[in-house]
Amino acid sequence: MSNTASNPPAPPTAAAPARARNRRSGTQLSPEMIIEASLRIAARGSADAFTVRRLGEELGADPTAVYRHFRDKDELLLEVADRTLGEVLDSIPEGLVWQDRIRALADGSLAVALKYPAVASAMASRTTRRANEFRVVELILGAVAEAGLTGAEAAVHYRMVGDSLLALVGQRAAYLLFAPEARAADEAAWSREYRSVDPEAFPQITAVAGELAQVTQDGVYRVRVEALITAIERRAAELAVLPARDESAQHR
Amino acid sequence: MSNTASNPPAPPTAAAPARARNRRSGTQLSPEMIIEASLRIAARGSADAFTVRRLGEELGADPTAVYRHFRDKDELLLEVADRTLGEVLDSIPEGLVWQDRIRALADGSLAVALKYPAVASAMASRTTRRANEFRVVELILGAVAEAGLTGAEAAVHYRMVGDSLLALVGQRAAYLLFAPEARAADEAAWSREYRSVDPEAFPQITAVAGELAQVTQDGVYRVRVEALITAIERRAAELAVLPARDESAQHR
DNA sequence: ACACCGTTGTCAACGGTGTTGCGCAGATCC
DNA sequence: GGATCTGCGCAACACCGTTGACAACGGTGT
Repeated sequence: MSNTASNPPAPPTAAAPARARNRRSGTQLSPEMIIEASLRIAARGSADAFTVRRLGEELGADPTAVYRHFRDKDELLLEVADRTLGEVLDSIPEGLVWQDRIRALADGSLAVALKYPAVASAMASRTTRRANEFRVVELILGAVAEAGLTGAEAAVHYRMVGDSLLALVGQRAAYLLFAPEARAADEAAWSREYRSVDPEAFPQITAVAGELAQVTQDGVYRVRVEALITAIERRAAELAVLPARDESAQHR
Repeated sequence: MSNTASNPPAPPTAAAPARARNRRSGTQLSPEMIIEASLRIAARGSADAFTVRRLGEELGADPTAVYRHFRDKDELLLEVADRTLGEVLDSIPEGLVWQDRIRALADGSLAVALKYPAVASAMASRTTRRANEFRVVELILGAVAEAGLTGAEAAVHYRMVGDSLLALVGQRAAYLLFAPEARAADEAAWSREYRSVDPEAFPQITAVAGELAQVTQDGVYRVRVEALITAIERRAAELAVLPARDESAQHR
């Protein structure tokens, strides 16, 4: 319990206008500075970039000073992630039809995730429960509502979109972090092994081995995003046909 | 430090099936034993269960002995993950139509992921490139082929299914690992915050706050799996209408 | 039969991680 | 001007994956 309710007299978050100054060496931190330093080192891309010690280095302060402003590293991570979510939201233009709003959200999320891979990969299975997250929820819910889903259908489809996008960009970020140099070798190995597989045991793989090797990350990304949109469209169409009794059709 | 190497004559931990070999104390490891011990501790569910030191404890041997059989922890993890993939494949019955084969794969993957959450969450953005992985690829490719997709379309849709399922079960596993006791409190907090949000700024959230709180993990899971199937069906239908020139329709 | 040698468990240790308690410098308050 | 409070540096802790040196065991060549 420190970060937000910390300094009653001083401006808590603003750019610390000139005075504010150093105490002993030249540091004097603030949550703002720490978050920005975190983003800076997360943007460096290296997998182990985001450590407390490296953060202290970037701040020119002792690493443990961070703990005067955030309870632990996880709380800092959540705050940083919420900041990046803001970046995503600001990149989404107004006036798009709901499908394009989902696409814009996906594109923006991917761009930001590839910009701060360490953050995105750590958040792939998390939820921040902070300000910008609610804006994203509102955005997705607005899209599914415009598509024609309401009530429980809207709720569960929001979760489908939110969770899927989080996982999608998390995977991309993790891949970017993984094996700085081994990645190219990895891709090559894949296509080699696909081609050298036993045709008797694996006829399907043999049949499309060439195409498998040529699939791109962006191609998969696009198909996965379109799948989310398609699923919403289809469910909305189903419910439009049978207007009453939306309790009924439940697959499986 | 002493606990494990204390009893030279007595069998340390495992059932020690009479023959059992000892060299000096009573151990003598094998890759098989190590993998099984890994699965045992991964099944315990705790997030930090799968460490080399705990593995040594489970084996009744020095932790570093593992390195005589696996290059590093990652290689062991891959081997263990491939083993669990085998469990999934064995749970899929024969003679299902392609949609049900996808569903069976998803259900089996989820069940195994929740059984060994530490493994599943670590593999959410990985690929094993081992025997059972090829069997899964073959299975998914068979399904999309039966759906009517061929060539590059089959390849990219395989990746959609494979990557999405991996991410999906990885998220569920990570959630299971997360915050053993804080999870219930987390859910409660969510529904509370949804209901107490500003209705002006977040009308969509306000409208479905009640339903949002009632969404279940299994509900989301089902919708996400059905979305994959729907996407394949729709793409196959599109291509059936315009048989030639499958280069054309590319969204966005 | 015996010396050799590769295999493999043990031990100590290294460098890395997140985190905590202690002490003190500087700013703030009365 | 003294008391108090805030926040940083420092040392240290527990844990992590991993490595190198050593020793005991098993099999093998002569």
